[in-house]
Amino acid sequence: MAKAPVLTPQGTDFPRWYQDVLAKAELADNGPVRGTMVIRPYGYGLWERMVAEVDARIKDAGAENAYFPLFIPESYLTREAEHVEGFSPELAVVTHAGGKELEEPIVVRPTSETVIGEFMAKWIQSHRDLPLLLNQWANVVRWELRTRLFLRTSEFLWQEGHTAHATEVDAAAYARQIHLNVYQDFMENVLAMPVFIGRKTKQERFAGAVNTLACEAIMRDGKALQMATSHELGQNFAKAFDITYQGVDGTQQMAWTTSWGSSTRMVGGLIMCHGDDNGLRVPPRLASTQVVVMVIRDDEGVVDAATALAAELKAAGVRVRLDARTDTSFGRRATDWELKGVPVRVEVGPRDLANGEVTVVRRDTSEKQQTTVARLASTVPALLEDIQASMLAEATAFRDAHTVEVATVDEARDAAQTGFAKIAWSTLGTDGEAMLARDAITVRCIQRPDGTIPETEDEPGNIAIVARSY
RNA sequence: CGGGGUGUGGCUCAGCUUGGCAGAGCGCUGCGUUCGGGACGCAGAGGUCGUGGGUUCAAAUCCCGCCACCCCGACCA
Repeated sequence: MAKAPVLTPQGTDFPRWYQDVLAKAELADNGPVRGTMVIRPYGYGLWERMVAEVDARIKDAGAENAYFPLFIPESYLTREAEHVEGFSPELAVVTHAGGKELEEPIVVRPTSETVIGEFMAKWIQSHRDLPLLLNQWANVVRWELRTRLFLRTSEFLWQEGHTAHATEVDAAAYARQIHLNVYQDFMENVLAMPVFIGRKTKQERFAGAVNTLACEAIMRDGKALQMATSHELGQNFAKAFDITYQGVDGTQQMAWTTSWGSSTRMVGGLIMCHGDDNGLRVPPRLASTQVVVMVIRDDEGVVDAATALAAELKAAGVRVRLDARTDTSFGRRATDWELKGVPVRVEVGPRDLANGEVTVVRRDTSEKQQTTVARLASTVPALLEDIQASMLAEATAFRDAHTVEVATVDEARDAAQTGFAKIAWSTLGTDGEAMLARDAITVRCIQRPDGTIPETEDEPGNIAIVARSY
């Protein structure tokens, strides 16, 4: 029964494979307006779990959620020179409303530094008001020239944090704390995606920032994806929006601000980091459905047994779903769950049941094993953790196998055809960066030899990680 | 914006060169047999062929205009 593959194999055409997964796993559709995205329930479920995990970490870091308007006066954007220069080409601007042309055009937020800056200025009077730690979950609009579902859409969902601090040191420390304790921790421990962390070069920096930190992950086609960024904004926005406070000594001081964000792009990263030729693979800690209990056929007692097992698993703290759709063939349903990447399938059929057993299949390795009905619920939680760990290990091994240390710009160019290249920043420099840019290769981040974030770009020994990217 | 391409049932596309009853696969509906890896048989539903004009006895097909989308490049979470 050699059927045509459900998906275009990754090795045949990776972008096509990605499109196929989005469609077949029912993750997203193109919206009616160019570059927009409809996120389907299963895809949105992945995002909701990301939101829950990231939000909890943000709160642990002391920030509070708030909400600022979608519409921003155009004049706000122009107050910070680099910011307006960076964003104006991709702004969506409202010029008419209520049947009339507006006196001042309204910008649909591409990011909220400006409005939030305006209100920070209002709310901050004293050093006692600092630090002010805000976050918002919102949609933003950036009129990108080329779009791809989840990776780059005209409108996307994200979280944007904005903070104000009394000192530069405090601001820098907070941006770093978010980067490590929220982003890196979430990506490695929940998404099972290893990330390189480091500083962006001046070329790659956020418009208006004095320092940008990034998390860079490798996709299965060897290209890099920026998964999140944290920015030190220095006093650029504080000056533009007059965010000042009275210090302990009674003098007026200018605040130091940060901003940091992660978006629905992470869903795309998850797909391209873990997906294989059979579909998506969702790490258990993220999965909204960790285990699906499948009724193979509606024979005597099978549905009852499966229902009882699902209830037992739920009681054991497992996010479980029962699939008793016996009007659809077993093969079809098994394929569908595989496409959706549910970490574990428990197959309940009369044959196994006669021996008091069920079949447990793990999605990451396709490995099947028999387990007794009695032991299932007690063994699944450990199995899920095992899958989580081996997915991170596999992704890390893949990244390391596709990361090479090189000594020259030419070698870096070659290596970037298949993955990441590490090259001494002192060797590459801005000249080398410009040379690589001609071949669409960019510096993803600069880090210390031990993989940590350097204090400055020019620390001796700094390594540049270069790659092609999304 | 520069270069290339495509618009035909829900999806992927064939048909266009050489005008002559609008097709295939998948999906969908019903019935039956199935059900341990995308089941099978039979019977069905579903399309103003992107759009406006022109040529013609006759246009998906030829001609002209317009629109949309896709791919490659410059921009980006």
